[in-house]
Amino acid sequence: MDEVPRCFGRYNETLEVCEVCYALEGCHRQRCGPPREVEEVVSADPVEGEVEGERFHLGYTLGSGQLFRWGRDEDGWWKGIAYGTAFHLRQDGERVRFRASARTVGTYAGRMQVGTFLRWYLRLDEPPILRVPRADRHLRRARDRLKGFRFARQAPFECVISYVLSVQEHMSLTKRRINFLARILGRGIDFMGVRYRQFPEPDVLAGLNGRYFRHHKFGWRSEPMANSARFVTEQLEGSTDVMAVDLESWRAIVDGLGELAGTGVGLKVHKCIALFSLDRLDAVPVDTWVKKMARDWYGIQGSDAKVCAWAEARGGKWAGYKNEYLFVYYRELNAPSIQDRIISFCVSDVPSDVLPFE
DNA sequence: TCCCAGGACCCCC
DNA sequence: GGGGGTCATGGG
Repeated sequence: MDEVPRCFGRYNETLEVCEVCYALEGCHRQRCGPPREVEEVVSADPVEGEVEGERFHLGYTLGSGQLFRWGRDEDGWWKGIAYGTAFHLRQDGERVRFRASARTVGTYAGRMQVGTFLRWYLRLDEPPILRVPRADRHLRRARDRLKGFRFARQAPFECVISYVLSVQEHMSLTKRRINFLARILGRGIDFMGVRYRQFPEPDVLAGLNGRYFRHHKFGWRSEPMANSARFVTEQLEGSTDVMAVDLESWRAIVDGLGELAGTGVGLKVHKCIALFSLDRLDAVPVDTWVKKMARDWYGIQGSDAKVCAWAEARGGKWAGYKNEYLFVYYRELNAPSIQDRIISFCVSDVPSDVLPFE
């Protein structure tokens, strides 16, 4: 008896899906052509240099939980990929040494030389300036313990998808899911002996439906993620160049996601995207940790919206930083795993649980 | 076995 | 408007 092929159409072994109808096993169509080439890999020689990082802490910034595609390797270097460029970073006093896979990096704010990009991406020249009342002992202590932390400027689309995936999920598992998306849909960069993967473009991710991600055990985040990718793709109107969309346009797109049901962008995810990728440093995401912290340390209880409004009104222009200090410090005192206790993690030599090229 | 994770969404009062 | 239930996966 002849073996029945599981797909008569354009079945892609890497994607594990028919690219025409998104059937997972067999689409039984015969008019499809050969598989699309997904193995687009470029190899890059490292560009080396360093930038000044005065009153800056690389570990707190990359390991605090805001970013999902960075990790500290066994050799002590922080390795990650941002705006389609692979990096190795290491702090040496007030200098940050870098190795990069490109000389220039394209962003929504234009194309930059790699050193300029790192200053912008890590806000090296933008330390927060906070006034903390003497009576607020928790915030004072948290701020003093996290000196040098900065909010990075994440790429907006990657940030949207990352935080839709983060809903009620451990950070380590969210990292693995994001790596999965990059592995099957992102372009490869061979950099210093390791294959990194760029985060997929919106239209590429939007090509797969919720059922596909259910199949790959993304759970209840499957349909919202697919819906968000589709919405962003529609808003971009076929524009595949990330530099063609400026910050104001991204803000409008994300506001649209927040107003639309089924995108997975509710109050908390919207605040995360605003804070981590849209330059809204006054935004306060309220998650389970922040809720416990607000209850234990400030006696504030109630709905997420209530806690959020309380923290934002209280924190003013720098509410995002104030909340992040408290979030990280509260987890430092309460989280069971050293991977979640970022202060302890940074002084240890333990490698990150998930690295961006896995 | 149970509880929890950087919640969103819908129903119900 | 807010309080509760439900959604689905993996780790401790």
